[in-house]
Amino acid sequence: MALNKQTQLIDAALQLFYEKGINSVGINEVLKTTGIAKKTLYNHFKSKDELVLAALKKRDQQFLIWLDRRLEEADSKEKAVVVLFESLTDWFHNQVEELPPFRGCFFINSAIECGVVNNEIAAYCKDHKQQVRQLLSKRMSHLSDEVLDVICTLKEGAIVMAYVAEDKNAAMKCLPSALTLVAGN
Amino acid sequence: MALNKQTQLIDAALQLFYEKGINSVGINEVLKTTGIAKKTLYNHFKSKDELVLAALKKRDQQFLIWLDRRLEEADSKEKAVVVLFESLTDWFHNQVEELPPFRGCFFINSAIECGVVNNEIAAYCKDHKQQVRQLLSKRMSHLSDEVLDVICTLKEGAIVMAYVAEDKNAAMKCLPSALTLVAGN
DNA sequence: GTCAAAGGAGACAGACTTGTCTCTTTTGAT
DNA sequence: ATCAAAAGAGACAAGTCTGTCTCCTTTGAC
Repeated sequence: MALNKQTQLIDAALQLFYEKGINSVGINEVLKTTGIAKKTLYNHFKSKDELVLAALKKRDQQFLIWLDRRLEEADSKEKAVVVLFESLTDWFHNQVEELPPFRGCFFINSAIECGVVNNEIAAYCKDHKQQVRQLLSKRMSHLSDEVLDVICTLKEGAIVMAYVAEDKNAAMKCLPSALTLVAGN
Repeated sequence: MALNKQTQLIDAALQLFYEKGINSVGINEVLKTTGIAKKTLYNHFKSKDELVLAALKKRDQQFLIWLDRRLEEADSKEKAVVVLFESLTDWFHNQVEELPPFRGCFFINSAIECGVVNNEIAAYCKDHKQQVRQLLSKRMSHLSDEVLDVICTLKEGAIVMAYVAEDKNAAMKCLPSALTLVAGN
């Protein structure tokens, strides 16, 4: 039961924080949507920041599992690049069941919203990016570090373009160039 | 005198908002650093959001003028790409006098911090990205729209990598690939 | 010199925030 | 059945924020 409440809190926090931004969502809103009492929340989490970290962790797992599953079908680095940018496109267009409606990258958003004041959150966001890079590295074997860095940079850029510039096709626009780079390596 | 106060307010707001984030800086902090009274601020600006918009406008001009000056020396699209990513690298490493210490892109940050609740701010941030694209288009004539999009996406990605992932060399890592793409076009 | 406009200083209202605490009820293990 | 731990409900403290308002001083135009 205790774990159940904790899970409920994290789920609701992740959903609200991602949808509206961490600073726009108060503890009370999380409590209201879950129907859980404030005392229970502070029984499980020392502070709001700890709840934020738990939400980041949940999203971290959620995202990595989704991306890994998608990349499973790729049997070459070229195919992996295609799958990566097609997956991003599906995400931007809200065509991924496992992920809530696209509101940018939760880690970029959180780092910008909280990173200045909370170093632990900034570090976790940085770490997530590193983990995604590692996952891509695994699925794109024999790809040089240099090209992998560019692929990662294109991925981050596409997320920003999709969110800030509202260009949901940003990822697809990168695909031909990304393939050229991978092929030449 | 009136204009002078207004300029002081916008300058201080831009500096503080960019350094600490919009939501972390209250009106009172802007007033304290300038020594200007609250009544005077609300005489010039209807609300905090209007001051934010004024700060965005100032930064918009500041950034575009700086980038345009840097790109002046480029006499070909290949040279323009080199100058672009070298300029970004200088920016990331705080080697640009005209710009305050690097804290990411003020427009990405503001869109993420305020975009959900204030549509006007989100629109201005989107517009800034469009203006930078237009500037690059002017300085990289005869470059296809497709490759220009990729160059812009790399630029956004490099900013995010430099800020969130703390990789200040992100822009330089993109340069060889960017040149390959431009050359092949 | 006069007088209105602008500005300084800051109290204040009203609405938020996080986190603590009390009191009551439910639950689950023994 | 008992009894301690967990949870519900929410008051409350202490702080934050924006925006308004008052009172007083300075300044600049005529």
